[in-house]
Amino acid sequence: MTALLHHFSQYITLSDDLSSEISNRVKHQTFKKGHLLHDANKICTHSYFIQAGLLRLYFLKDGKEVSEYFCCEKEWVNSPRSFMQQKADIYYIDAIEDTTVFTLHVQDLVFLFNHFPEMERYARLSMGSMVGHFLERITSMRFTTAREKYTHFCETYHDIYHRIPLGMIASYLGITQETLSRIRAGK
Amino acid sequence: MTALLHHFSQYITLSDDLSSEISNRVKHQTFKKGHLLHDANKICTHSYFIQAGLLRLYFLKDGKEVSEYFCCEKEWVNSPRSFMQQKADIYYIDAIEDTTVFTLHVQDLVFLFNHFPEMERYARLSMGSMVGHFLERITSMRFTTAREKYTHFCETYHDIYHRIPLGMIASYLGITQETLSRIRAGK
DNA sequence: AATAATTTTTGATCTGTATCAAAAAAATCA
DNA sequence: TGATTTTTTTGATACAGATCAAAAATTATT
Repeated sequence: MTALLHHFSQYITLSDDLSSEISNRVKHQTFKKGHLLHDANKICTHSYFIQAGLLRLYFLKDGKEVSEYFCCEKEWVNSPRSFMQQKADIYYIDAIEDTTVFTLHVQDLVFLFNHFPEMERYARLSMGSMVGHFLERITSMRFTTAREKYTHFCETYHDIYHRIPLGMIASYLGITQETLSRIRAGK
Repeated sequence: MTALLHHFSQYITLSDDLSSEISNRVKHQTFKKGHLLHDANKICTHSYFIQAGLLRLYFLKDGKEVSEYFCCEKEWVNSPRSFMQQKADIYYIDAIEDTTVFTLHVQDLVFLFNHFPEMERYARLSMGSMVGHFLERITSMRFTTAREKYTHFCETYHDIYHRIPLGMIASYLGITQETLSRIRAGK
């Protein structure tokens, strides 16, 4: 719990009231490696704050999994468009490692938004850094070689890139696993 | 002005008080085609809501302009990371067409955030749709041919793709102008 | 521990797109 | 309106990375 409250406090000042509302509405859960937390084509009703472990957002293209991104400790995970707009979307969420999370239901989040304006601010600010990350990623995807993409990936995902299977990294980068394998081999 | 207030009202309920605060703090401006609204390596202090015209965000890579994205009527434009975090960044903003905007200074926006919680909500929601767009773009950038990228571009930028020079579209898509020219020619 | 399943590596070939070069077309300017 | 600049098109060639195929290594299962 401390980790979650500490996370909020990096963006806003947490009143005791808000702290306890958050604590009371959040649920602690554990998922085994390989577990599917969210299914495509369904409405995402929960958001997960990772305490320990590693989750992945992916979708299917021509029957093959394409990793959209990876989330680790101290990050929220959900199917963004599905969770925000409460509509179906293409993303699956699964666990790359055994993972423990704090789970928040969308209705509880709505309650928090409606009763605590600082929660709106928190969401605005954290969404802002999400936009920043996406921008950087889009920039680094164009006019770069496969090797440059991989190097950039290792830099930005510095603490977790070695915990992610090669094939998942390759699809995240938009290159084939064969190519990534050769890059790693230094060919 | 109506256009701007109408825009806000699509996300939040505008009180008379908030409406007039917005109106009083916003400044109407016109820029000629080719005008540089914002410079790289400087702090972005203004956000522009386009009334008519077309603006572009771009950066330099190896001395060449790479278009990050295009913004048209009824959209806010700024250098996102620079404006949000008030630090220097790589983006330039220029006008592809003669453009009229409503200009808001970052300090006025901060005032609005501090006095009107619904502005925080507005920012959260509009940032959310920004995240959605970026996600879709990242998806459509991987494992697609140059032709598919262009087709997707024309679909999402349906009303403006014909107003943007070919070379700018090519760099936006991460392909060369020669390739895009051949695609258009149907080769 | 042995077997099965999955993931990664290696090899050979093919192809889409980049690159380099220059002509044609369009836009801008005096 | 003609001259100059910029943008787009066309052509020839080269190469990074995809694809297809299969072996090797790793991981999971009984």
